[in-house]
Amino acid sequence: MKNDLTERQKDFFEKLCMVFKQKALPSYEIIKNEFGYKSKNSIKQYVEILKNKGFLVQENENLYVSSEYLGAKLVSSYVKAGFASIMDDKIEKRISFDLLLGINNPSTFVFKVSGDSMVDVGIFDGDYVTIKKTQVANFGDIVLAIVDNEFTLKTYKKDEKGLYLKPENKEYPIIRPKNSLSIFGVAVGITRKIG
Amino acid sequence: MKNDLTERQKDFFEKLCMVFKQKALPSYEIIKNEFGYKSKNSIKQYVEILKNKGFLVQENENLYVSSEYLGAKLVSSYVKAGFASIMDDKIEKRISFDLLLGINNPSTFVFKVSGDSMVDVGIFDGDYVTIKKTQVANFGDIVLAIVDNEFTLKTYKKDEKGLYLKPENKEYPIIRPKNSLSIFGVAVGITRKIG
DNA sequence: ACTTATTATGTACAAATGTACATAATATTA
DNA sequence: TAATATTATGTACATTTGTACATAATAAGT
Repeated sequence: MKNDLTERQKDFFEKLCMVFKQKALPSYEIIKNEFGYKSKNSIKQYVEILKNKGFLVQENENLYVSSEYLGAKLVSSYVKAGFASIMDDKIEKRISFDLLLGINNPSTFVFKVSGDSMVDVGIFDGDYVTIKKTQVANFGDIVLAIVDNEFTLKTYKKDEKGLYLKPENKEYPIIRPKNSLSIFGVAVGITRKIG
Repeated sequence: MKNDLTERQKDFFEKLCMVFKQKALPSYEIIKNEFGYKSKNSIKQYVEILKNKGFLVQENENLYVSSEYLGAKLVSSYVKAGFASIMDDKIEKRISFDLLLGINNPSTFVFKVSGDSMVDVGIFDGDYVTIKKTQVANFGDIVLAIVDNEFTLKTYKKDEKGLYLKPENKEYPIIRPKNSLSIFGVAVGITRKIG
C-alpha cells in the first residue's frame, strides 16, 4: 500500500524531497512553476495521492515530506550479506540523530568533551556529549556531575565508602567528593565528527 | 541588535519556538487562535519585528524559526570555569548533529556497527557510523571498504607490501585483500545512543 | 507629568490559495 | 481492441491570506 506509486508519482515525490527537504511545501502555484507544470491542479492531484499514501503529512496547515523519507539512509547492519543492498539504494529506514538523541528536548543539552578521562568507554577529546538533565542517576551511568564546585563527566558509582566518580581511564584515580556531589544530568549520547 | 527584544517579544518568540519548532509557521490567523489573540495583526506586528531582527527567516514563502535557535543548546567546553553558565541557560550556540554530519546529503548514509574490531578508536558495537560515499580515501582514514566481496569498516593503510585494512583492536589481524579492495566511503561521524 | 514606544484590536481589500468540476491526452490493463 | 486508470491542463469560485490603515490602551523613558 505504501510503495504502489507509478513512475511519474515516484519522480514527482523524489523531486519534492530534493527541493523541499524538511521544509513545508509551498503553494501549488509555486511548485507548479518550480517543476514546470502549466496547471496547479497537476500538483494538487499528485499531492493528494502522496498524502493518501503517507508520503506527505499535514501539520499545522502545512504539508511536509514524511519523516520516514528524511534524514540519512540507514543501511541494515548485515551489510556483509551482499552489497547489492547499498548499491541499489534499497534503504530500509531513515534516521535522524537529532531525533535519536532527543536533542530538541528543552531539558537536553550538548557539550564538547575535553580531556581523555573517559577513553575506555569510547568518549574522546572533542566528542560531543548529549546530556539529559536529571537529579537522579543509576550507578553505572555516565553522568555530568558537580563535585566540589566543578563540572565533570564520569561514571557514577558507589561502594562501602560511599558515592564516587570513576574516570574510564586506568591512568586516572577515582574521585571521592570532599564536600558535595550532585548530579546535573545523564549522558544519553556521544557524537563524534571525524575529519 | 540581536537581543534587544522586549519581554513580550521574547515570550512570543519562545512560544513560537515551542509550538512550531522546525516547522514552518502557519498563517497569522492560526497563530492568533493558538496563542489567544483577538486580531491577527498582533501576530503580524510581532512577526515583523522578529523577522527584522533575524529571529525568524523566510524560505520558500514560509517563515521558520532561525536555525540558530533550534537544535540542542551547545554549552561551551570550559564548563569547569563556573557552572553558572549552564544554570543560567546562557547558551552560546545551537547544534544539530544531522547538520554537523551532513546526514541529509544524498551521498551520505548511516549504518550500525556490529563487532568490536574498531574499539581502539572508540567505535563500539551498536554505534552508528556516518559514511560519505567516495572512491578515494587517504591512508589513515576509517573507511567502509569492500574486500573480496565483503563490506568492512577498517582503517585504510599502505605499506611496502601494498594496501591493507587495519582493525583498530590488537586482537584482530590486519586484512590484505586476496583479490580486490575498493573504497566505498569514508567515515565522517560516529553516533552512540546510551541507554 | 509629559512624551514616546509598544501592544492589542479592528476594518477593509487586493492577491493568493485550495478545491470542485470539466475535458482531453496518454498509459495501462483486460 | 475495448475499457479503465493516470496524467495534464483549464475555468470558476468561495475562502484564506497578507498587508495597509486606523485607533486605543498600556508601558517605558525623560
